Amino acid sequence: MTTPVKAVRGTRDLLPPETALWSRIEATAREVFARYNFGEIRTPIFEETTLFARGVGEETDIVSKEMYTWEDRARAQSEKTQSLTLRPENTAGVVRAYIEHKLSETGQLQKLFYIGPQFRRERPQKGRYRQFFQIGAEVIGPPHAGSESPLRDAEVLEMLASLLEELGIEGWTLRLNSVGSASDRPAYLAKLREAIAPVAHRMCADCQRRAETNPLRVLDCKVAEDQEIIESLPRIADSLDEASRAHFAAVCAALEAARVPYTLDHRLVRGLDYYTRTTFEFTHGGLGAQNALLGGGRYDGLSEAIGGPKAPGIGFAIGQDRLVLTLQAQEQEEAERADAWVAPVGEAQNPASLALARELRRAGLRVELGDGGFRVRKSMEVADRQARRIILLGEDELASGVLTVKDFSTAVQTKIPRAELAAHLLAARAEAKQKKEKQRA
RNA sequence: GCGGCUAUAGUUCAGCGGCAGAACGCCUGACUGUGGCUCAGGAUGUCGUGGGUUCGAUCCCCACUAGCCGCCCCA
Repeated sequence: MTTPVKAVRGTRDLLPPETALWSRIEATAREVFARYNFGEIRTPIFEETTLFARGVGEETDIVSKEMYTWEDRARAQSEKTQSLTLRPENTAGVVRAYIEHKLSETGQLQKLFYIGPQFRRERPQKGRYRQFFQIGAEVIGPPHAGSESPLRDAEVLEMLASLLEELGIEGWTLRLNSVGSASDRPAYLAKLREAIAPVAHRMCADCQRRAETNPLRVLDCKVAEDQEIIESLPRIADSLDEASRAHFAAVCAALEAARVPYTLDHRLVRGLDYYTRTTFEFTHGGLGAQNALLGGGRYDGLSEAIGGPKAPGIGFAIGQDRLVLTLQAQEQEEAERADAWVAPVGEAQNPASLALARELRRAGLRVELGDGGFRVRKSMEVADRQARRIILLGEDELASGVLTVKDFSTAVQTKIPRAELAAHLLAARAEAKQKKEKQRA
């Protein structure tokens, strides 16, 4: 006996009715992005390994231990093998495309969004998968197009607040910080190392390790005993140079003018090397250890790091899997029922029933088709689970052209002439939709 | 990569060193063109995989795999 093949660890199948929620999220995101004048970009799901090594950072966890990387086979003896990697995030790919297609030559700000799978080889747990889905966007361009403006940062954050609101996500928190520019960050790191050194021995084992490898991460520690020490460490905000400080203040001022609530989190440190100045996360309780719904920031040096022109930018990535989890926890998504269930009464009515179903479907209705082999009782039972109403098509109906329609919510049975049926069902659907929206508001 | 918990029917789960169980769902009938309620019947399954202990293992032990939770990190 052969053992059945299963989806690999950390990947999963998405099935109806859950997929309806995924589609709704994507549709809402597209609508919102369109209002802010973003266009869609689709980049390959694998790239040369060096793109991520140079872009995301050799020393980050993502690159050093979480990438799916392989040596691509050489087809001819003269050809060299190439190291390729499934994308662990999408910003590096977008910036690569920006450079490759010389978008900087347009002189315009590029506003691009993407929706797609990403891959990281981590231990799966709630809200974390090895293939996961991100919805993200980037604003990038030459400095003279205004790409460095703090207004871009604030606009992106304001857009995210609107998107979450439109999706119906309740209780999110925007955490905001500035991690400094390429010029003032090294100074802060030195100061931080100096401050940690004498107290490191009183901190947890992880922090002692981080003090060496990545001192910024010490700020992220959640061990209770360490909190007092961490609070006493120097803050990034005090090490920012005049330009960075003014930039951050301008972002905050614009958010306040737009009434987007935020909290400053001077300990918000993100794990990708390319971030400069503004960094942010939208978090949500109820997601367990993975409380970040989305994260992002400014990356003024990324383009140059991977061989492109100076092209400052800001972007974010939304964890679509986590959005789904949050919305599912908020509301039990009701499985969508078909508008009508066409029930042939007797197998002789099967062909005519297909014709009727086609008629209704072409009118835009969601229709399920039964089988004349079912007894009417069985058709009723099945239809009640799958559709809002049943349409009986037997000898009588076929002869008279007047169909029997039974609505399951009211148990009322009516006779409707075939010519009026589609219009009648469409009207009923519009009414139901209106009622539902009213209830929501 | 590290630690903890878990794995039995389609689903949620109980169980016990000696016949494999419940609820819900599913199928059939009572009811030949009328569902939801009811009643009567029925089918569920290599008890995650492999090994060990034992007269005998779904149960005890070991390994593996997968899931969940936490750590690390991140979306």
